[in-house]
Amino acid sequence: MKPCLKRAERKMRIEKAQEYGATVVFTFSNTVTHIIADKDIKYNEILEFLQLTEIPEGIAVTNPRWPGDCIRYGKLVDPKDFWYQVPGCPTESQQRNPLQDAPISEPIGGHSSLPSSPPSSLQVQPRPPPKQQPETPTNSQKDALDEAIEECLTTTPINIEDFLGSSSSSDTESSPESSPKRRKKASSSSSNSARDWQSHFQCMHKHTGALNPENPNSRTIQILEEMMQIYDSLKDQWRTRSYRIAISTLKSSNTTYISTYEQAISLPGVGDRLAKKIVEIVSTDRLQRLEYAKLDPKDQILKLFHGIYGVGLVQARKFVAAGYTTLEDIKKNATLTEPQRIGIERYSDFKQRIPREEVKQHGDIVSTALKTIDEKVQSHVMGSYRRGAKDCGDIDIILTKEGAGVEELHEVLEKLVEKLFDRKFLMCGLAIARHDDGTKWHGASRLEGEGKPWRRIDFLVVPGEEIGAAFLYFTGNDVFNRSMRLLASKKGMRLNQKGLYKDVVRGKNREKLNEGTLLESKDEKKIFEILGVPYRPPEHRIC
DNA sequence: AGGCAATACTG
DNA sequence: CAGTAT
DNA sequence: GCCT
Repeated sequence: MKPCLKRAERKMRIEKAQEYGATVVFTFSNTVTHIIADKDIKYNEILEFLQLTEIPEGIAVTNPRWPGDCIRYGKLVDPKDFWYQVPGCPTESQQRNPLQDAPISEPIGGHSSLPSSPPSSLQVQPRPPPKQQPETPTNSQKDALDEAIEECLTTTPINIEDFLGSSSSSDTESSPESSPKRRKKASSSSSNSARDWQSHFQCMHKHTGALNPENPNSRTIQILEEMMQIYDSLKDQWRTRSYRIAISTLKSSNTTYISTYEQAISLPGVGDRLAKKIVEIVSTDRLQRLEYAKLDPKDQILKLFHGIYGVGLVQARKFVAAGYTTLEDIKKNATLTEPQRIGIERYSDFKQRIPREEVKQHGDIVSTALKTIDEKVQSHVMGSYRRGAKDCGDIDIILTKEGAGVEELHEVLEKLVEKLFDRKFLMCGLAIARHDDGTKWHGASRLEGEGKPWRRIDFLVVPGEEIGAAFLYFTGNDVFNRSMRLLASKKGMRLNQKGLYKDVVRGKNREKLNEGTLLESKDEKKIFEILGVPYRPPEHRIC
């Protein structure tokens, strides 16, 4: 539609389409198979422009997201999916309108003509042609193009503005920042902001990890969790973090059904994109990105590879780029570190969950061996075991002794490891302290018997004085820990596995400039106290 | 635009 | 040091 | 992903 080449972005799109084998024509003929309309062009305008009364059978009319998705997913995605529909498109076979179940309360723009009813309500309002996209003057075309495609992909198809009666917003399909309605954050917190600014930290609230089917948002939560799973498996830690936070607030607001954009975006941790996703889930009962992500074979392989101990996102991507598709491929052809080699060898073992009872057995074996080395050294099983989990991903064991320092305990650790290897309990080491003051040992252990799976086991050396901080750290869960640490740093303190420190001087970006002075390290509860966090037993530290 | 926890081990 | 793990 |  209206292929004016002076818009660099559109030109790039056209070129990209051609690159992928499309034939682009500027005049309508019977060779046309798809009509791609700019985002803010309405169906009737297309008819007008083409001087047709209806689009012939078999010709797809889509918005620019469609070619973008095709490239993205490496196949021709269904142009009839509602994401790709042009506003005002005749809803032939009951094309669900994304917002029909989610009436927007009080549109901002003042107009209230929602396209929730059939297209008749969508009168063509002759609009000015799309505004010029202020092109970024820098960068090569390729970069700008990639950005444009990315934008197209990430811009949610439900253009709220269209539905709110955009007065004339200068929005184009790029620039997600142009979201006109910024949060009302500041206004809501005038009097009580000082008091509850810290209540946003997850460590302030009790969680048990139990899901609440009563929550009216359970379906939304379920889908968002799946999406988070995918980002997590792709090691996209920041997106994962955002999803986790958003899901968490959704869980806590278990009295209201969040169904509109306005409702959603007013929640802390829910921004423009997640709000749109929530609306999408509520109105369509699914999430398109999720469905494609589930299918994308590249992601599947990436997930497979990054599941290997010692293989992170970077390595996994390299393996995929190298064309490997199976663990066998990698084992044979790739250059691996020793831990990675073991990681592949024991891939299925390490993926298995460990029953709580077995964790205990491993702990007992360690504990028993320890007694023959030094009576006074204690071992404690930490991690999800301490949180009461029915099964665990690995086994975390703290070695400590009243009054002992790292060096003394490190010696004990070495003896212990040797002894346990002799007993055929330990099967391999994966990451072992280099120095005498090393504090951790990662490896694998196995119960008696050939068929038993190898288990990931970690030993952690903890001086007697630091036992409280260490307990806190190694009990987790990770989210809880990060939350506690973030809170500490916002209060001018620093929390790590050794203790809680004050007077930490931080430069810009919260960069740590000095160590600070120790406040507490031996008593777990006191650390909670000093931070002003209500104490929570391990089983309530699941965020 | 840049942070989002903080630290230890590998190669 | 970058990458990985906790 | 969101927030400052």
